[in-house]
Amino acid sequence: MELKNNMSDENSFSEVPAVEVQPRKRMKREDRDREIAAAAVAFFAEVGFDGDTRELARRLGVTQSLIFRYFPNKAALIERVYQEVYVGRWNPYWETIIADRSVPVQDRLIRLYKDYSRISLTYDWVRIFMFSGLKGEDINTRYLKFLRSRILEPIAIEVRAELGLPSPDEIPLKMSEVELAWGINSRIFYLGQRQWIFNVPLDIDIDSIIEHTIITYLSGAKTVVPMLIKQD
Amino acid sequence: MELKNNMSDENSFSEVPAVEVQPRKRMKREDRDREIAAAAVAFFAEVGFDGDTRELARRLGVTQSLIFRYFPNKAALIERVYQEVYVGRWNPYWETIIADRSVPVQDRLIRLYKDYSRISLTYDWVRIFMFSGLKGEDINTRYLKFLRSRILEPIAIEVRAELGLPSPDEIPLKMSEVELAWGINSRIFYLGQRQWIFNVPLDIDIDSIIEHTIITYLSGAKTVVPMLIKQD
DNA sequence: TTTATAACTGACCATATGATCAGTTAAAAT
DNA sequence: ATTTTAACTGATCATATGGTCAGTTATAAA
Repeated sequence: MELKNNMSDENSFSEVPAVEVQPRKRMKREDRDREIAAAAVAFFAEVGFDGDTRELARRLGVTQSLIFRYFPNKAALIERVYQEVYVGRWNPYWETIIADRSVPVQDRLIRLYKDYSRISLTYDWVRIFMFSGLKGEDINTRYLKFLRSRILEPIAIEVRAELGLPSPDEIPLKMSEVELAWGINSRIFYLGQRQWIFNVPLDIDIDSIIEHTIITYLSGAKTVVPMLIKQD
Repeated sequence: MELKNNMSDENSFSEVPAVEVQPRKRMKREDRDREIAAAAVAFFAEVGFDGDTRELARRLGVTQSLIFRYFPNKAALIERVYQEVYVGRWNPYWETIIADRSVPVQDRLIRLYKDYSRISLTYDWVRIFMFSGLKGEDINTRYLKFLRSRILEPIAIEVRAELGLPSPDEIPLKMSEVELAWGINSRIFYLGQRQWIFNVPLDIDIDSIIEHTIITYLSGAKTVVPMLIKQD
């Protein structure tokens, strides 16, 4: 998975799309390409990948056939959407936050997840992640494997250190320690689903929930991890 | 939301559907009705609600037009699917487990969620829940409100008692205490998504994860809840 | 101002899909 | 064995949708 760090949180709350402010009729290939991709992200996030290309074109203020002059077929357009959202929005800085032992683990984790949630708790991100998963695309599997190796396993390692337990060199990481770290992500992700899919508003602000989640995780880890590494 | 307690875990792992074992050509209305409903659950869980009725009919070994003699339109069939899966599979016993103070809270919660997961971590349940949510149906919102009042708030109350803190009569439940309990459900639900949507296998068995989740939750609650109820 | 380039459109095709209904026939009632 | 009931089928309709292509025209180069 390639890493880029552009594309902030634009169009994360798209309703009815902006139809070209400038009355420029024709755009440079590259600009139009980006415009279609961005509109596709917002559109498919809203209605799913069965959304029809005519409607997408209408939102762009353009004919349907134009879309097929920029993308050979719908599948290619969808592939592009995945690139924009998951590859394009991954921030490698997250990986470095975790390992910075000059800062207490709790602070590191809170900072990491507050920042991560700014990306992964957007309307587009959450919904497209589910649509693609349900469709059986492998982007999700790949993303989660990547997440596991870049975020979750590092977290489990730092927790070992924090608790003064043997390093992974001495006792290899247990599956169950990583599973424990999944708990953080599952919690965060669920917030996104509640907001953007199930329409159940969050009662308190996300940053507070993240803080509680991290405290709960570390507090639990303190109890559970020593037990886990003694088992075979 | 009405409560029934029938329908165990049949068809929770449906692959290619069983096409009528008995060569009985015509069925009683009631039987055929149930058969179509069950097939619809399995079918829509697999392909989503855009799945076409001809394919569903084929899996039933029946013509497409027959389906429309049992359901006035596709929307009605989908509504039936929701009934089967969410209303039909709710077990009121879960609500009584929580309140039984003759058993330690930790044991109660573990027992509750082990049983709950037998229903809500099935292929059908998880996938249909997401498909309907993404479609914007209100069944999810309603279900989660129900869950909140019947499971999560009761849990928050029992935790208060366990920690020897003031009862909700004295200090009303904080949103954040309930949010903490959401953490359990989000964790469990995510397991289902990993298995049935994202195709990321669970590294350890579900019952162990549930135990760790509950221990982590209670351990965290011990730290966090006293802080929470002091805030306004 | 004219020419060349390429961004864009409109009409069209093939297929898929929800829904309808007149008619067929298995099975129960007589 | 005959009649009656209702479960079931097959053909058909209207519309929606991905995709194509010959032709139009805005825009920049000359």
